[in-house]
Amino acid sequence: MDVREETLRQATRLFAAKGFDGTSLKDIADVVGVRKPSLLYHFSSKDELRRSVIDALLERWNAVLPRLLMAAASGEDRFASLMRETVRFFTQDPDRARLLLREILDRPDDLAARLETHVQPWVTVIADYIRKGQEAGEVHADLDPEAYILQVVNLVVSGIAIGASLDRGMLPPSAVDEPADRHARELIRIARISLFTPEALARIAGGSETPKATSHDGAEASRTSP
Amino acid sequence: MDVREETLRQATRLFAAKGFDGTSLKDIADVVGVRKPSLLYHFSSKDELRRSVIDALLERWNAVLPRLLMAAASGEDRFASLMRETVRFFTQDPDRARLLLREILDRPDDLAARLETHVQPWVTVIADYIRKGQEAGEVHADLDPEAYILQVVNLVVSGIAIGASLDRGMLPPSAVDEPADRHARELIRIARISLFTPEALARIAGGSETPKATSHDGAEASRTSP
DNA sequence: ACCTCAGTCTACCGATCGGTAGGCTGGGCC
DNA sequence: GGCCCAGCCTACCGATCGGTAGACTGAGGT
Repeated sequence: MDVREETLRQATRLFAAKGFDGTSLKDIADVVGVRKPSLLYHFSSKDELRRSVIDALLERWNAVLPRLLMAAASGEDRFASLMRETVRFFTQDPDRARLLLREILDRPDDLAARLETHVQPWVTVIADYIRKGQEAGEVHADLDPEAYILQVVNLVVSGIAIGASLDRGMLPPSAVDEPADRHARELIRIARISLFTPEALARIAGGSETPKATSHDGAEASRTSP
Repeated sequence: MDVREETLRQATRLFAAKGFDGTSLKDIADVVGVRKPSLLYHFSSKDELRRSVIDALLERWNAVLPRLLMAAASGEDRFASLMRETVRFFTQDPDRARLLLREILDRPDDLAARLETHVQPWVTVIADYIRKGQEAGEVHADLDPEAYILQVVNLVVSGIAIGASLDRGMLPPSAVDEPADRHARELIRIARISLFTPEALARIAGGSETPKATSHDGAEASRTSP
């Protein structure tokens, strides 16, 4: 058995369930099936284990991105496909969502830095989406794209994290694709509501569904009325 | 100085910032300005302190409800005013939002029970809103109103909690009323998106803004287009 | 046959955890 | 004045924390 790999897996589970401070190295060692010092042979400290767990998660997340960014090269529905794939990724294993939600709460700055280095394409696309929207006058101008990244991550993971921890409710983790897709569409709407100026919002929600033919939109082009 | 009261206040701050497991009794005692055993004179254990902190928060929350439920006795915009006042309550002091978000993650069942007993009117209105919507065929029938309560709480607090912990972003905690009101309107939309069937949703978002003249709607009647 | 060394173990460290025992003190009551 | 007791204190408890030292083992290389 690959102890290092198994440790990462079990630590992910336990950190997600009980939090970093609520999980002792002994807890992890017990479920891995080794003694505590063996963990510290593979990871020099508990905090390095935490960083490794987070980084491993972010790497996996990052790994699913190039494929779809290639597929959706058209550029316009990048945002939509990114959101859909992201939701799917976190719904597949809700521990991922819980883990990130805890990190956002406990160490937001550390997480932001790690996102920047490990999931850089994702961060770039989101920030670009916001910036283009600002240029088009549709997104609140005072919104800092960089700072808003964590809010978008929060938006994605919080619903999944809680829904799964209830093990009932709106997002059953059993069947992934269908609910994940629906959830992603909801999130796209929500993201807009949070981002857009009241005027732009009124055009979308109040008037006709298609808001305006700016380059920046088209997020919903693939799937408009459910 | 009222040590008990000050302890509740500081424990709320620290639990919200660092979590229950990340906060020691000594941490709390230090900022309160007493020694550790003095805390245990007022609270028989650390866990009783936690329960007291949560209960105190829920009591305060509950205290703001009767006023507005009286005011919005018409019955139709109860849901909207409830959401608005709730958002305002949590935006006033984002530690409240962070604290509840942590409780949802760590002890969902315990929190659900406490909500049921300490914020019963709120829980009732939300559950009723969902039930009426189900009777009208607008809300997904397989949604368990009881189980969904925590998701609604999560929906409200997660955005506020993270936004505030970033101390920048979409919800600056400085000026409360205006952003809180806007946020509440967004939340009402989001709640609908999560709750409603695709058909009901299409009527609202795709077609005309006023969906259908059921008794259950009117949530947005007071404030439709921003 | 011998050496090396990755990997795991037992035994232990000081610090800190939540919690307890019991003493001191000062204001209110008789 | 004498008593009582709420409220805070110092001193201490065993358990557990993250982390270290050093012995053991077994597979691979020479």
